[in-house]
Amino acid sequence: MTTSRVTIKEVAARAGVSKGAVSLAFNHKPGLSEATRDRIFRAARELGWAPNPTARTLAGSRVDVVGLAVCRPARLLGLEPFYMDFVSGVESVLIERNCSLLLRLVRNVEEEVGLQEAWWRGRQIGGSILVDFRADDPRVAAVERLGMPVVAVGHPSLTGTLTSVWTDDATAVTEAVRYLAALGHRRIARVGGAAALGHTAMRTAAFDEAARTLELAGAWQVTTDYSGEAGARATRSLLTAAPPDRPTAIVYDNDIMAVAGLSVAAEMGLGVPHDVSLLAWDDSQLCRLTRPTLSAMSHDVHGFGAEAARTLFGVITGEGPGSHPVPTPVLTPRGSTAPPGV
Amino acid sequence: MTTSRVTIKEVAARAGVSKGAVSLAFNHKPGLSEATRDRIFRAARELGWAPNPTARTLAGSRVDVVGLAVCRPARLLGLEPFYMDFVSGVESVLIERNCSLLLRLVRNVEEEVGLQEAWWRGRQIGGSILVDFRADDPRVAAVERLGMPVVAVGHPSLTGTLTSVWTDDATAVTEAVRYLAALGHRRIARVGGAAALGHTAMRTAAFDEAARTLELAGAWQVTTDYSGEAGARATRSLLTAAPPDRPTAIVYDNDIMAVAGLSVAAEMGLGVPHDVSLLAWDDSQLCRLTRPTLSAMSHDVHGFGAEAARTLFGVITGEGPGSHPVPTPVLTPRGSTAPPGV
DNA sequence: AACGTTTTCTTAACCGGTAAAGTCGCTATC
DNA sequence: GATAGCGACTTTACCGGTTAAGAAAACGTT
Repeated sequence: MTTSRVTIKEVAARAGVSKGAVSLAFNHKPGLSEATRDRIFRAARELGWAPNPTARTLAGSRVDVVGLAVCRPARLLGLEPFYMDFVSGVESVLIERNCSLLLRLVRNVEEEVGLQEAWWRGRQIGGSILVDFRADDPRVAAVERLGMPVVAVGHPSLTGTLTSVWTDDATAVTEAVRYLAALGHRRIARVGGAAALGHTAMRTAAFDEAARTLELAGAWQVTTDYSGEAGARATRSLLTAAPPDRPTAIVYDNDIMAVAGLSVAAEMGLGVPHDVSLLAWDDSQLCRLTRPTLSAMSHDVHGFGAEAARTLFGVITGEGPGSHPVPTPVLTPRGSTAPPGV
Repeated sequence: MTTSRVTIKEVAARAGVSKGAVSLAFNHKPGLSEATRDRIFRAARELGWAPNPTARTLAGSRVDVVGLAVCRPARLLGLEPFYMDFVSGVESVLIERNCSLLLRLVRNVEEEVGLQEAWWRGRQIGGSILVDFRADDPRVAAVERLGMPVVAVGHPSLTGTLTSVWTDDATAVTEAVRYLAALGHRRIARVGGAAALGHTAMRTAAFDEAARTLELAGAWQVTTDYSGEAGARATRSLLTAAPPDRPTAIVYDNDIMAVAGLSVAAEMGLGVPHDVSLLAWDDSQLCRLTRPTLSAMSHDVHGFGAEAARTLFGVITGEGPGSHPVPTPVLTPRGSTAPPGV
């Protein structure tokens, strides 16, 4: 037996008022005496009623759902600690506003554009969090055309006029390279993430720049799909060269690839950090669980997600466009980095 | 400029019919000639119209959103490969039915009960996927009372009359212990997951049973919170005993703790698998990225999620209650298990 | 030609709220 | 003492669909 659906009408009847009055009370609008307001709330409590969000949405008031479409092959997502952590940060602020997250995995940006449009026009969401920006991202124009509130997680140079939340990847990469150079490394490699992603390009550029500035003797960069397998492959190929042509330090674009790299070094009989230094990115728990522990560029991903959500609410409530940097990842030295061995 | 909202009325006007007719066409209901049907679809296509799900929901037809509330501390979720992988499996089947996933992190079961009830009564979702069952789970009664379609991810003994999707944890644990025993281990420990969870209890019982049946010389079990830190702590405490009182093999309830255990063994100067064998659970990519690689009880988590979603659709479309086992995790031997050293 | 059936479509009443406009009694004002 | 103003509600018209009941045209029957 289904619990009989209780509607605004019953509440109104029980409180002895019209449903309009109940609506006023529940939206904290003026025009009701304290006495009737109380009677209404009491009646609602007694009947266990709460306004139906679907009806509310249809009637044109606020929507309490925010969208998040993620575009990465499903199987890769599973391992990336980043997303779940990010999502949990988002959730932490949605919760306090009684909002929910509509999550969807998409295959490509075009599909995402269609989805966001459908969500918005169907009033399914009040706004959206956009992630994984690429150069000339079609979402920027689409979202502007729709006039839909969004927060873009990505560097302002990629997100156009959209309100953005971002980390300063360029500075972080530079710091990473400087640190390794300061330890004495002259031949440094970087195993990057997906080439199509805007922040990957920015990191790549920053790495090149830093390599030039510091006049490194060798600098290599490759891009991957973020998977452990790809990280292992890349590492293997970097480390097979004979010593003078081989990097003495490698920076990775996420944790998983760094862990994979660690394992490849071991498999090749190279000591970490003696023969090669390894530096991870993001810094999840994982970095503290390996032998040696992984030095990393640390990042409060959870806080990043929370900030994105907070900013989205700002946009929804009419705040003008803005750019919200979150703290730059900081270097956390652990056991996988040291001066190059002799 | 917002794209002008196009509604059913405009489509009807353009096709020269009433909105009722448009509705019939889009719901593939009888009562329309092929000719008008075509005219309607053409008009809709030309205007780029699709029925508004919110209005549809309110008018009492099906809801194309399914709910998933996850009850684990946010920060732990980030690392657990399990959830994201599971979610991506769920998504893979939602996508082909044009459905979305409403995701919510909750602090405890009571909060979840309230949430599911609100979702259901507010017609926010068409059904829900329930995870992390515990003994006498209050959700069973709540959901039955509501008459809400759900699929319970958990052993039938925990999920009452609800349709369930589950893996045979008891058999898997038994197989794990048997395997280690077959290798010659007589002192085996298990680092379990959260004690409150039903499947943890089942694994614990199965482990005890297996230890008795095989007449092991030593059997230890501890429960944790699934985090790497907890796994490290547990491992450390197990391995500090002097050799005769120390396990020669440890089974973990997830990957992360096994990785942590591997690192602790190294830190204590113990060789894996020579001094101690380690066996992980779930088997994400992670197990292939360590040195030595981790033997594990492998599990198609992505497929598990997909099966859960498929089953939920079955329930929504009126299939009676049922019990859907998915394949039992199978042993995948790698480098972390071997006969006990001398 | 009259009549019961179908087929094809239209009407109108919801679904559960919101919000603009209207009603009514009461006090303040000149 | 007529009028304006205000507070406290009620009415009513949507929002964008679905669906049961009604109506008009087409069709087969005798």
